[in-house]
Amino acid sequence: MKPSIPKGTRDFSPQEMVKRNYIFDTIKRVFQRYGYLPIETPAMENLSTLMGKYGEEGDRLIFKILNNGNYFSNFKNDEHLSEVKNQGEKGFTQYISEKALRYDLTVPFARYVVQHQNEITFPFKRYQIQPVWRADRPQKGRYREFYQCDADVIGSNSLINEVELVQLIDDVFTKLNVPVLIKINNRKILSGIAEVIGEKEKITTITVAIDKLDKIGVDGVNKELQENGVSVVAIEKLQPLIRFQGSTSEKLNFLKKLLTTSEIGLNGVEEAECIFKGLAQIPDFKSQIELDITLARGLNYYTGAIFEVKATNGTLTSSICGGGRYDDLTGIFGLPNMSGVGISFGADRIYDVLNELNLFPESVSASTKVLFVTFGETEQNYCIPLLARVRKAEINSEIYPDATAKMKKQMSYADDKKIPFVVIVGGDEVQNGLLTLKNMASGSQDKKTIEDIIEILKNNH
RNA sequence: GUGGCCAUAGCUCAGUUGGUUAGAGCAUCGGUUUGUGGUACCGAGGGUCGUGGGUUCGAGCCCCAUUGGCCACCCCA
Repeated sequence: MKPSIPKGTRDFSPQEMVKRNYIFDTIKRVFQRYGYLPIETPAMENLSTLMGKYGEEGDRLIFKILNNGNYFSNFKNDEHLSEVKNQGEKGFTQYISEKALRYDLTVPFARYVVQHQNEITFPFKRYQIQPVWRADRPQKGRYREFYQCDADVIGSNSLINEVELVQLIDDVFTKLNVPVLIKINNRKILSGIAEVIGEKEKITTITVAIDKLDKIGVDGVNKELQENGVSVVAIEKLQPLIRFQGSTSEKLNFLKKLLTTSEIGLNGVEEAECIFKGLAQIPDFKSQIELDITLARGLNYYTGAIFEVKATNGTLTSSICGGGRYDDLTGIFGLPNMSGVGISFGADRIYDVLNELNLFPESVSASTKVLFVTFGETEQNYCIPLLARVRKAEINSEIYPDATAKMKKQMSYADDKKIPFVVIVGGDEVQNGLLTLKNMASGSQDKKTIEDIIEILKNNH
C-alpha cells in the first residue's frame, strides 16, 4: 500500500515544526501580554452548532462526520427513507451525520461562552490556538486543515477593544518582522450604503460584489451587481462611493455626507472614526492602516467593525489575519445581548509568508546544543552521570545511542542535526577525566573538564 | 460545484518520428579512514514509467477512461 494523507493536509517535519512553533509562541506571548487567557474546545462539534453560521457556502465546506453504527436507524421505514432521499443532499445529511469538524474557532467559542456562562466573568478575554477544517479545494495558501490563532473579547461594547486588537495585530507582525496592511471597515457603513441606494435587502449581494473591486474593477463589480438584480438606479448611486479616493478623514467626511439619511450608516462612520482616533494615539505603530469601504468579509456573523490583514511583500495575496465584531453570535445558543469582537491569525499562511521572505530567525533551527560521542559501552556508561549534570545546567544535550557506531556515523549525526558542539569520550578521556570538546563550526577542539564544558556551553548562545 | 495544467527512483527532472536491459543530479547506505562531521574520490540499493483499458510486430511516448496533484474561479485564514 502506498502511504498517503488526505488532500489538503500536510505532515510537518522537525525543521518545519520548529519554525511553526516560533510563530505560535510569538502570537501566544502577545495574546498573553494583552490579558487573553487560553481555552480549548473539541475538534468536533455537534453539526447543528455549526450549520447556518457561515452562510450557504460555509455549510457546504463543513466536514461532516458520519455517524457510527447503523446509518438507517434514524429512518422509520422505507417510505420515510425515500422521502428524505428526495430532499437531496442537505436533508439526507442530518440523518447520517450529527457531528462535524470545527470550521473556525469563533462559533465554538460562542457555544463555549453560553454553555459556561455561569463560570465566566465578563468581559471575557480568551485566546485559542487550534486547527480548523474546511472541505475546500486546496490551492496556494489554502489548506483543508490549518491552524487559527484567535483572540476574542466578549461581553464588552467598548470600541477600545477594537483599538487594542488592531494594536495587537501590529505587535504580532512587528515581532515577526512582516510588513502588513491592516484594512478596517464597518458592516454598519455597508448597511448604510445599501440603505441609501435603496437596496437594503440586497446588502449581502452588494457587499460581496464590492469586496471584489480591486480584483475585477469597477466594471466587473457593476456587472455582477446587475446580474444579481440590483437596480440600475442603485448602481448609479453607488458609483461615487466605490470610485472615491482619499485619506481616511476625507473618506469619513464623504461618508458622513452620503449617509445622512441612514442612522445605522452614520453610526458605523462614528465607530470607524473613533477607532482611527484611538489608533492614532498608539506610539510606534508600524503597520499601514486603511479605511477600506470595499472590505466586506464573507462570514455572516459580523455586525460592526471588520478587519483584514495582508502582507505587503511576497506573492501571497490572500489575507493572513481577519476579524471583526459580532453582536449576537451567542443569541442563537440562548444568550442574547452579548457583543463580542475578535481576530484570527492564519498561522499556516503566515508561515508561507515568512518562508518566502526568509524571515525566520537563524536561532530557531538549533535545538540540541551538544552531542556526546563515545567508542563503546564503557565510555557510554561513563557519560551517563555527565549528561545528567549537563542537563541539570539546562543545556540541551544527547548521546549517540548506538555505542558501537563508527565515529564518522556519530559525527555525521551531529552535523546533520546542526548540533554546534560534540564531546568526544574515548579510553583516554575516561582515564584522565579530560573530555574532548569540539566546536563543529570552527573544527577546533580542546581537552576540558566537565565543569569547564558546562560553563562554555552555558555562555554560548 | 466550474475550468486549465501536470503525473518517470525518497526529491528535482532528462528520456530522440513509437524501437535492445528507462537515465542524471540530489538524498540514503557502504567504502577510501578501527579517534573526527561538513569538502573529495569509489561503489551499492532503489522503478509494474499514477491506475485500468485500447491502437501497434513493438508504448514512458499515441488514444480513451479513471485516480491523484498543482493552479484559477466561487469562497476564505
